[in-house]
Amino acid sequence: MSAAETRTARAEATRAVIVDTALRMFREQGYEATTMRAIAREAGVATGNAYYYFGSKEELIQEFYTRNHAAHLAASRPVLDSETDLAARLRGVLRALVDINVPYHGFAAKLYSRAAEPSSPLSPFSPESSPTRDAAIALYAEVVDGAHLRVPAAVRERLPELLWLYSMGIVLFWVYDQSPGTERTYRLVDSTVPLAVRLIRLSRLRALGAVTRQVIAIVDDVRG
Amino acid sequence: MSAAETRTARAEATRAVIVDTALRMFREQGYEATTMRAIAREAGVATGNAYYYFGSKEELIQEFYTRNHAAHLAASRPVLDSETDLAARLRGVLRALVDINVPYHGFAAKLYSRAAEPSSPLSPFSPESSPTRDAAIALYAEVVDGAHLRVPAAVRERLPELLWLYSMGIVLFWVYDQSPGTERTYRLVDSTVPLAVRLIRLSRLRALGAVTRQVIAIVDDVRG
DNA sequence: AGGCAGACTTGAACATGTTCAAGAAATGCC
DNA sequence: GGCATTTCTTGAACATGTTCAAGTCTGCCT
Repeated sequence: MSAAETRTARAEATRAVIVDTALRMFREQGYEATTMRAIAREAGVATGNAYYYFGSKEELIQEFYTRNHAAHLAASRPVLDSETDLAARLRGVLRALVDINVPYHGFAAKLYSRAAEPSSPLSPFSPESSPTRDAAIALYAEVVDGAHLRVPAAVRERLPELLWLYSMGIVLFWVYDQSPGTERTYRLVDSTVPLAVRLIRLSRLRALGAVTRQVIAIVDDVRG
Repeated sequence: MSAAETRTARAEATRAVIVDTALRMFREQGYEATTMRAIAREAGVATGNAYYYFGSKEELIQEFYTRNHAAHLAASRPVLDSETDLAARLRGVLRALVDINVPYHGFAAKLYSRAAEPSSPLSPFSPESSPTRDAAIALYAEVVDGAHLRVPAAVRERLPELLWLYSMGIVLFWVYDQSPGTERTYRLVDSTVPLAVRLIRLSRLRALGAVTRQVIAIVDDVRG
């Protein structure tokens, strides 16, 4: 129904205005300094109305994650479409991840620290984050699939998830990185990617079969 | 002055009562469910009085860390005094770390997630945490020093800090570990310690000198 | 048209972390 | 002992996240 659609569209617009306002204010003034009252006021709605669309202030962050991942995906496209070397692909995707986050450094830190709580829906391991997480892992699957790489199937299978975990480590470092332009994080990416790729390639060696199997066993145990 | 001491002692006692009450209530009911008003009431002081001793609710957590480290130190003593094998020492100290934390699993998660925020004084990298951090690193220095281990000086120097970082990773995993008795974390310790020690020992090999130097360069860059 | 159901909106009310001006208690000094 | 200073102690007041009962609007049905 066009009428129903109009109606829904209106509400959808209100929702969008609230998100836009909130994320802009978070970026400009920080997470804590931005009150729900201020968000509602600037968005032109009543305080309580924001709670009709978002169960809590934290839920607004989930929205940030979603947009963030979309931006990461877009920023990764060029390198994924042009490079075939694993190191180059991985490096490009990780640098893209930092790139799109840089404008949010400082306030992103607060957001991500909220995500550190295991019981929080914002946790990257929570069921609520499952779609975003799966999408992110799929991105690293593409990193691997588009590269020329000869490794045991057991390794290849687990690689996307491992690389995603690796990217989480980079983000964790980035959160703490106070260097100008977070250049240290960029250097960390540049210096660890070759090591990681070398390590992955080593899994081909017969002599290291025992170690490889051991590592895989640990990974599987950890995944539960 | 006995009078002055009495006075100070009284205040010190009040402070202690507040901490004890707070930590007990945190353990019994969780961090969020425990209000400052409730803590003050049970401790027998006015709400505002708690703020005379602790600038914020979070500051009470710092106290938890301090006690926690003391407990870790005590729990590590036996293995440090009896074992000389690096793997055994490291394993013992890491298991001790999990041991003493286990009773607090669930509420410790909230505490540690607060610590994830870089600007927070609770962050393990913050100036405020410096004493606790240094003490913890000193513990891992003892782990290394008491073991028979032949590795390059450059590696040995950086080992305590690296092992501390490793222990932080274990704690991070533990926080997310929902297995009964957090047995998965114990398994992670048992399975990764031999790998870590093997890796450390590999640094002796001439053939890996280039890699070792590269890793050390990264570590130094990261430390800033 | 009248009115009904559901989707949306509102602003006051509530709980909790935190601050603060005022007061009480203890200490030091004569 | 009496006064000035410092060290606590108090409870009300404030800001903010969140809830909720009540109201408004929209589209649909008869």
